[in-house]
Amino acid sequence: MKVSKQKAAEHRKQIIAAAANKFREKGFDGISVADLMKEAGLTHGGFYGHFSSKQELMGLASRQALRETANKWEKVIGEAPDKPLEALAKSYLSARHHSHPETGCLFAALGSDLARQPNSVKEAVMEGQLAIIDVISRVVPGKTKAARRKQAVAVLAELIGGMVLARSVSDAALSEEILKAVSASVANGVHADAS
Amino acid sequence: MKVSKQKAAEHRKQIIAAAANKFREKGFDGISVADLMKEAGLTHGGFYGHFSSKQELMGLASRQALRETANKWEKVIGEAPDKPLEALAKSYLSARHHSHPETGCLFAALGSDLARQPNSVKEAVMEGQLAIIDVISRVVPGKTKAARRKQAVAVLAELIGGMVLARSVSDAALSEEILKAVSASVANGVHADAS
DNA sequence: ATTATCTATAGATCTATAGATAATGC
DNA sequence: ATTATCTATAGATCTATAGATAATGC
Repeated sequence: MKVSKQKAAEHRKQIIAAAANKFREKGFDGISVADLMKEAGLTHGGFYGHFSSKQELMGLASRQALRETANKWEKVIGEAPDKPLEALAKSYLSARHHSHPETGCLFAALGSDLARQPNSVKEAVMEGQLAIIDVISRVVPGKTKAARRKQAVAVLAELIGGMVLARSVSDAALSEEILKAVSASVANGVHADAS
Repeated sequence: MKVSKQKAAEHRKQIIAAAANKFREKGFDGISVADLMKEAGLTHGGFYGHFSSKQELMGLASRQALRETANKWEKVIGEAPDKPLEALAKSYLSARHHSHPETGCLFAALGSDLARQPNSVKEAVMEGQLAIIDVISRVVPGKTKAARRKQAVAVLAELIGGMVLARSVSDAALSEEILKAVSASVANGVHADAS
């Protein structure tokens, strides 16, 4: 039953990948270690050879999810150099993202749960959050680096809040209205004169 | 052990009040029915005389929490008639709200969990969400009612996302930076020319 | 007689661990 | 010999229910 070191390292990555998806889909408490291992094609007991606890995996999966998001955003921005913020808002606040939390933004999928996690998880989240703010900072207006960073934080907040609001109601028309309103605000509402 | 009808109605309210607080503090999955009943000064088994399930209470507690928030916002806005948005942002993005999710905004405390709830809960949330959007609509600029409503949705999103971001990191300086940046953006960044 | 609440528990979880197994890698 | 994985389970939950109890309210 033993596998090679290389295979074991792949298994570890598979578990983290499965967790990054299933945590975003079902919540940290919505999927058990046993079911996560099943998703990764392994059995329950093997988990603790790879990680010391479920919480350790929560931190690693969160880091992984945020890295994917930062990469995706760089790509979206890079493909629309003339109107990057509009492209980002359109992509983030799309119907596709709305209905696919499992591959989407960690903050929209698990944001309010993160507040209740131990520092080990929050530190991984902070690293990813800073990287994402950096990405946005490059495409918002602003004279100084500090001003652009402030704008980037505000844009990120608006995007996340918009998706949280849209996902928290069962009325599809209202969800769509929210996504459109926030998208228009992000695309139009950012201006260089903010203090 | 039986109590009067009046006392029983009070008990019901106490359970909902305890739930509205403890759910926001610990998450829907973070507190058990037994512990909620203990908070309300009652025993576990009595719960099912008041509610058919924990999920039913989740909907009622969410409605209750959102009503409190709508009332609080009306008050904050009413006390600062010359700069209502600035007052709202300052109150919402305060250190006090940051460290007291249990009495604060449901969306910041449980927003990402709401997406995974059944329609019974989401419908209660929608009602509260619309009421809150109405409150903000009265103080944002905009020529038409529709334009003001769009602005209100964007402001609400920005506030919620700002608090989620601030609460998801363990570094106090970063949290403070986020709250200030979003607060400035809400106070300065709303303008009447949004489509 | 009715019913709000209590005690006790069934049944179904879930995390983490212990010990067995079998393939790797020195 | 080492170790990645497996099976099995301990121990601690949690939701919901059953049946007893005792005060209300017709």
